[in-house]
Amino acid sequence: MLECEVRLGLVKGAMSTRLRKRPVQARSRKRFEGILDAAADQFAEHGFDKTTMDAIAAAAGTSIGSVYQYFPDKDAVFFALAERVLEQSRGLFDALMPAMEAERPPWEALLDRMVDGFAVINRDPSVRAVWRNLQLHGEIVEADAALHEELIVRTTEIFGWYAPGADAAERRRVATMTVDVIGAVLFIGILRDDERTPQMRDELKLVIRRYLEPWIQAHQSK
Amino acid sequence: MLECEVRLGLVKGAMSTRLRKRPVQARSRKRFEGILDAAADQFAEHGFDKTTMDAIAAAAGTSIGSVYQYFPDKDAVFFALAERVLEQSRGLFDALMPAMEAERPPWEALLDRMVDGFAVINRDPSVRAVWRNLQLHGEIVEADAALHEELIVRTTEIFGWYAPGADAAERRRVATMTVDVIGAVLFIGILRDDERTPQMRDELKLVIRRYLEPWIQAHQSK
Amino acid sequence: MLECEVRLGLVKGAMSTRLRKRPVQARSRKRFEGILDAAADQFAEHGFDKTTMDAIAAAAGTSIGSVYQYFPDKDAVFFALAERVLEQSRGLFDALMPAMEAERPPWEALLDRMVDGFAVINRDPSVRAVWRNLQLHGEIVEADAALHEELIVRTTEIFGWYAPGADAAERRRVATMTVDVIGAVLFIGILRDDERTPQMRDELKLVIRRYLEPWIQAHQSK
Amino acid sequence: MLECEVRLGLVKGAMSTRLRKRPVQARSRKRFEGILDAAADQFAEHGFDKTTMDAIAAAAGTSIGSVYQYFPDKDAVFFALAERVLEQSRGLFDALMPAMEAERPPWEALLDRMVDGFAVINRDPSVRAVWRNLQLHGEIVEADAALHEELIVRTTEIFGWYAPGADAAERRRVATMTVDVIGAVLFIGILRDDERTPQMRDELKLVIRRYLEPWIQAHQSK
DNA sequence: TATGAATGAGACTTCATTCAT
DNA sequence: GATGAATGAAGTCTCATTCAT
Repeated sequence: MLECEVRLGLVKGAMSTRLRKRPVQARSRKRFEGILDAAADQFAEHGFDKTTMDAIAAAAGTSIGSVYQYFPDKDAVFFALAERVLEQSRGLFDALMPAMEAERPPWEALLDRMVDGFAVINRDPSVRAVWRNLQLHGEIVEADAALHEELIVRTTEIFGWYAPGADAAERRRVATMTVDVIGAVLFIGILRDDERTPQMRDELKLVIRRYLEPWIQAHQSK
Repeated sequence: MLECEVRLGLVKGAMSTRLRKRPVQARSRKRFEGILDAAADQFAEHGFDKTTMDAIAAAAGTSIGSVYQYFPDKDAVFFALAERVLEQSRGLFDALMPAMEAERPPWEALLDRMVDGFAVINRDPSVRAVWRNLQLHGEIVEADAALHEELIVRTTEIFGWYAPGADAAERRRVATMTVDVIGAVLFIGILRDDERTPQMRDELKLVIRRYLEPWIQAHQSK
Repeated sequence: MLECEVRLGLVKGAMSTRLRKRPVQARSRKRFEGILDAAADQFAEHGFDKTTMDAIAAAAGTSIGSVYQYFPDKDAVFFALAERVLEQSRGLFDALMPAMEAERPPWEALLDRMVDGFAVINRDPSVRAVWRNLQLHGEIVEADAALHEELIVRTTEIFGWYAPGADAAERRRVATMTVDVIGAVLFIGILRDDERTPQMRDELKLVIRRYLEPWIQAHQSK
Repeated sequence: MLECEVRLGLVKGAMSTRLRKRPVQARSRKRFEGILDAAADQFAEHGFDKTTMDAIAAAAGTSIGSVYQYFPDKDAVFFALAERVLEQSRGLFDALMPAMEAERPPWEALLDRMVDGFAVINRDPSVRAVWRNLQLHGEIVEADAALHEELIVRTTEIFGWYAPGADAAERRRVATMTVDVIGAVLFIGILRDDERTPQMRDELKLVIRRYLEPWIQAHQSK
């Protein structure tokens, strides 16, 4: 896990370097975020390549020159957006998951929370914008992979509380599948603008419960 | 299901119209397919927008003029590719799934086959090319949605054989979740170029089995 | 001198690499030269940076796209122009200067020819265009330095015929000064669009004669 | 010569008008000169067009806004620099050349001084900056031509002291060639960043002496 | 029918200049 | 007066598409 953080740090650093300047004053911070929001809308709707810098500037209610004051090029806009999204996702996960075994809720509740949390975050236009254009940007794919790994590691750790009898490799395998099923099904929902997704959320929770229940039962004691 | 076919037909028609001419002679058929294969490679690797018509022609070993002999514009190349892919997917599903209740295998075997089938098709570069660039093309998203719907309908029908006691709405809900979980997890694998996917395939089968087992048990008789 | 040729070869090679494609057919050769001529006019009149690619294309009676068919970027246009000019200059010098001692004319006649030759070449708009914008392009400055060196070496060699008694270092020093005086005075004429230059040409010949006469007298026999 | 001054005056006036305000206080005078020095470095190194106003401000250790306090636009910076350089050159020539026949040194010494003087001034970055970017600015070319004319007139006058027997036209012709040879050879040195120039200076003096000697001999008495 | 040169609209990006703080 | 963020005109370059050979 330490290794993950280091890797994440590196990637994050790489992305931040792509900014011409980081806004500090409230005023410029606001403009910066405004550009990012505008870009998110455009990327989500038209895709990265079809979105023009002029369109971003116009949507942000500013001038093309101002966009370039913060971002050295178009990629940098997407990188910054991705950085924000990834940070949010990480933050959400941190908020949802208990940090110590002491606080642990029933495992069913925890996983329901996880599903709900991912579902919520997926409604954010920035998230849609990033996920829909991810594969075009190698570095962000890496950052995403790092986050993915981090989620798996955290989940593996948490599963240790509920299934202490399972060995590490097995815990990791089950955690990976859990994270992937939840992530993938909700992600597909994004791509499809799937309005049924909310109604399917309970069914997804059911899938996860049925998958985990016998395994947790079998390994709940050491 | 009739309705689906109609919708598919329409969409399919729309796509086919996009061809300048449909190759009939063996020679020209071959060239046509060659262009499509070359385009698939380029789209999969660089994405739709970053792929140039010149690159497609060069990769196909032909000239830009010849590409335009078959395709009126760049979108048409992708549409034709998507059409081919969607047709293949449909064909695969048809080949895997029994058409009549008489032939039905044990449900576990059937679902394993479904997972394996999807996994196989996902390795085709054309499939990767299409899925990775899908969201940029509204019409194809529609065609994909139609195929998705078709798969759900067929699966719903098949689940009727194994769980005749469940009502239609419930069967559809379970079928949708089944198709989505399988499709989504494998699709994520494509996006991530995930080499772990093969090893995770058994785990995915397990997820599906545990999800369906109690339900099929509960409704296996009318 | 061998070393010089090698150096020249390298530099020349480097410049040629800057072309996207080298025209071979008569038709495209003509277009290529037309672009170069148009560029020469623009560069000579407005300078390299103030000349736009659109202006070059327009002046050449072609489209911006066609210019980019031959030249990957604006620098490449100037490089090609410089290559042509340098080649011409070298060719002129070769044509003017006897290759073997056997043919040698009186030294005064030879130097008059050199002055006249340089004066003629300096009237070519391409030459003006290149000289006036030279310092902006490091690589061409190098190529020019190589040509300069070549001229000095050749002149040093020729001076050996007329002043065999002088040692090599002295011959080189005198040759350098001769080449520099002729080159510099005529070059200044270019920069100043100096119409008086033609009338000053005889005076320049006189400068050179008076400079060389006593030296050749002193060393004309071994 | 009167005419020259008038022309120079006009041109000088034109250039001065280009300043937004002429600095008077010591503090602001210093800032003004600092900007000019910084601009000289940038122009000399990157050329006029490739030098940005931001780079000038940064190199001068001030802000872009402050630069515009003194100069209405980028050209004005170059004009002011050129004005300073031309004024310095004129001043140097004045300092080197005797004003009255009474003080005249031997002609050889005078011309040596002239060569050395030009060589010294050419090492100033401001001078390099101006000469290397001269041809881009019509008005300054005019100012330079005026200075050139002034040098010729002064030299013609001085040659009258040493060759009183020559008629005016001839004196002017010889003076022009002398000024041009010295100026041109040293100027070429600037363009080429020619480190050999110092060593060639004596040879240049020799060229001039041999050119002038027979002529002065022939006309030294009326 | 095959080829690939020609075209030009349009995207990205820079930078001179202005102006609010 | 000093600062530097904001603006947008204008330049470079790409690439989908056409068309002459």
